[in-house]
Amino acid sequence: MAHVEQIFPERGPLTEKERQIVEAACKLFTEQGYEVTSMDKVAAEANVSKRTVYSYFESKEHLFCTVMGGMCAGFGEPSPNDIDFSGDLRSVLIESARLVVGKVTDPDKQRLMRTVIGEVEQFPLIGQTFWNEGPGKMRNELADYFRQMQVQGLMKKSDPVLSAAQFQGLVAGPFMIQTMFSGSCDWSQEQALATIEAAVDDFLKAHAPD
Amino acid sequence: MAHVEQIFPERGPLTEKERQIVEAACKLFTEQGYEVTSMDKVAAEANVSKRTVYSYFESKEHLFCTVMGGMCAGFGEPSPNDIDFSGDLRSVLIESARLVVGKVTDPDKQRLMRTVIGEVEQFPLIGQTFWNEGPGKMRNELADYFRQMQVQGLMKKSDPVLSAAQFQGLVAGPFMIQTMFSGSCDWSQEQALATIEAAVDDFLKAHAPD
DNA sequence: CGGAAACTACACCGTTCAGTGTAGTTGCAT
DNA sequence: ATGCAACTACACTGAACGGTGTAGTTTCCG
Repeated sequence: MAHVEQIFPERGPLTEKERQIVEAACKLFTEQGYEVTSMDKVAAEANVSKRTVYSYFESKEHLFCTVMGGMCAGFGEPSPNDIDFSGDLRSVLIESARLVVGKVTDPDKQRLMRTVIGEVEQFPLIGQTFWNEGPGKMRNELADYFRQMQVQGLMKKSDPVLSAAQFQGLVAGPFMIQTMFSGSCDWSQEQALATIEAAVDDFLKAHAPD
Repeated sequence: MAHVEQIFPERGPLTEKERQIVEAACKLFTEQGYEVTSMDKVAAEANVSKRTVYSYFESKEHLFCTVMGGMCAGFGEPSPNDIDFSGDLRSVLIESARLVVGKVTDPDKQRLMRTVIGEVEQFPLIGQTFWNEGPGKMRNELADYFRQMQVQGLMKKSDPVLSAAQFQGLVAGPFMIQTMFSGSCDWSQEQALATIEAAVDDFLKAHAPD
């Protein structure tokens, strides 16, 4: 939300007005969902006339898809690509886990996820985009990494995609399952980070080479 | 959806009309969410006049809360209480995991979860109910069980609630994260069940007593 | 049969909303 | 200064929706 323009690189540099609209739409759509957010509210929140909104986006649906698509793509950042994969297995896993937990415990990203999930039935493409750019991408990259580790004999043989999925579940699940439903989580950021090491060590123990 | 009356035990035996309304509301609310579902649609789907709907439920909000509350309570069934906890650790875990995966891969329950998550911001109580009657309840029951196992020296010492949360994440996460966003999951029911044993064995290896 | 309760059909009210039409204003480039 | 494009303010349309009012019909029980 803070860095709208870098979320929409394909649109080139945004007009000031355009930026205001996108920013307002991000805020309202993630806070209230598609239906409850009206175009008048967007215009008001953006300090812009409704006509201007419609001069940049031809319909509410277009605005929603554009904005959500951009945020979904932005959800992947920072991605595992930005992780230093050259370290030893354990520190790579810790770093990956921190990335995941950081996202899952971020209230803004939680709101984004809730809106995406709630609108999946009406806007399946947005859900797909989110998955592809976010958790799905990371799952694939982790799986690639695990495959290498297995070849090098640093992890026991197993389906690397399944292992990656389980790693994600093990690390994110405890927080995500709860926060998605009960609004906010009991666990503080510090507690969350503290549990990461336990999770990583459990994972390592289970996947140690024979 | 198929067994509406056993989901609303507190309302006593339902009128035929009432059953039709509740059934229609369950279907539409889970398929389309709160806003998109209109009271006219509910009445039509229930083959009942709109006036009759309002003679049983005083407002759309009441109907939604009643129906969703009932379904959330129903989500907990069958609960871990129905599990045979007398078996050995591994078979208890397998049975629990089957329970979890069965729910997470059920399209009807997926739709319910999506609606609950999507409406959490507007109806926090429903989210709370879902958590308390569903995953939260199971987490507590698993934690109690793990506590016992630790006392008996069958599992290594650790925070039992965290372990329960990780077990849930490890087992449900791989499917849930994907299906929530991308609509349906690549994994077949058989694949899902096959992965359960791997997950349980990983968990057991990580939590083996020292 | 008779009468009350449940139910229907349908018109109706007030509001909200997506989207348009328009006349007028601002700001900027030549 | 002139002209043009972006922008605003605001009224407006047509449709949908939540909810109500009412007159008439069905159902069922004594």
